Amino acid sequence: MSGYDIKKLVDVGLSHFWNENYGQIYPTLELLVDDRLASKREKTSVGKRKRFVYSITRKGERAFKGWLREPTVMPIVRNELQLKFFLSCNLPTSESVRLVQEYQADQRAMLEQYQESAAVLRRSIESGSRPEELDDILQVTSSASAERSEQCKVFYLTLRHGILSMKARLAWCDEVLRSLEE
Amino acid sequence: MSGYDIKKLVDVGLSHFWNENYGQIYPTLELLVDDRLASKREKTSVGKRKRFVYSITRKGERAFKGWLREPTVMPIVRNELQLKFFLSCNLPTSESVRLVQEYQADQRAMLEQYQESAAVLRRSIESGSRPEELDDILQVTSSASAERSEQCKVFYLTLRHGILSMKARLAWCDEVLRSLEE
DNA sequence: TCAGACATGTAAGTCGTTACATGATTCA
DNA sequence: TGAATCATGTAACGACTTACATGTCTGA
Repeated sequence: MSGYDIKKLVDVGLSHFWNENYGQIYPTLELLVDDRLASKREKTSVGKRKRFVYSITRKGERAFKGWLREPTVMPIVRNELQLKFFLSCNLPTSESVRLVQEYQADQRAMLEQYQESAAVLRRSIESGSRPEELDDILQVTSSASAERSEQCKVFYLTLRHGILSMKARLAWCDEVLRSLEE
Repeated sequence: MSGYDIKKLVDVGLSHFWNENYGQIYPTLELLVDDRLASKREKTSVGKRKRFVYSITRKGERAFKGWLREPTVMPIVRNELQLKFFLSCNLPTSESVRLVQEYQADQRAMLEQYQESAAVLRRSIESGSRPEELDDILQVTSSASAERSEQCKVFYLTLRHGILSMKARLAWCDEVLRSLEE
């Protein structure tokens, strides 16, 4: 893929659990090339702009698999809403309620969005096809039919993580609002 | 509170949604003093070490309330496990299974821990008291009886957020493992 | 007496974001 | 023709972590 493709993949497909920006992507790709973990080549189709696509090397594949097997660090995730909620404990309860209600509204909006995407994906998994929107961003990884359906499923399953998490947060909002009402 | 107290409060009480380190705390406290948002004074009890405690000023309180009412930004939370899971889609399924099982084990261990803390807190809320462990870290914020019980409840509710989130992640693990079994 | 907790801080380095700079191509 | 998108990159800044430096007090 190219740096631009990676950015798009992350923004469109992985935005519920990852982000990247060009300031990280392009320099990192160069570092990968320096370490011979990836190779770079110009791939400019006729009538197209200049593009550089990167491919993983044999050495890169080994490193990638090594990384996959390394213990996954779960950094402490900072949740500003939780911090505000905790610190609002000496203020009038109405402040805490307002905070939670805003959080609730945000999560509801996100949940709706994700559920729509999930519905699209579920339909395409059942019909065995892959929606065009995904072709644009997933085409690069592989093209065998069995693998394509597998990718679609993994895509769907990562979305499910986001959906279940947001439902949990909404359940928390309900619990808190009930608890604060007295 | 002192810088050391703040660090302890965050480590002991807020670790499921926040972290801070001395490299941030001490310089930031100085900045707050520079801006007259907090005041610093030495408070060395007899036979105790040198300590500097910081108090919020009137100006600081205004700024704090302003911050509470500012829209809460929800930064995209990077979840390395999700990233690995997504990227494992072209490898044998056993790789994905292993990843999810490790995640599952981690979340289960954390959940158990949090549920224990929550049980302690629930008991002390019901009995109207506050456990001694919390006195150490919460004593500074206020001491009126009604407020103490309120603090305890807020503490408990932030823990509930962690518990519900982890249960959601475990539900996701179950869903994925079932889905991968075929 | 010695480990561990108390207590305050600094320096170096890494990571990540934002803004900027550049220029081609497509499509209305 | 002009806005949007494609496409690649750099520079500056800010956030965050890690390691270090220093010294006191408590309790086994």
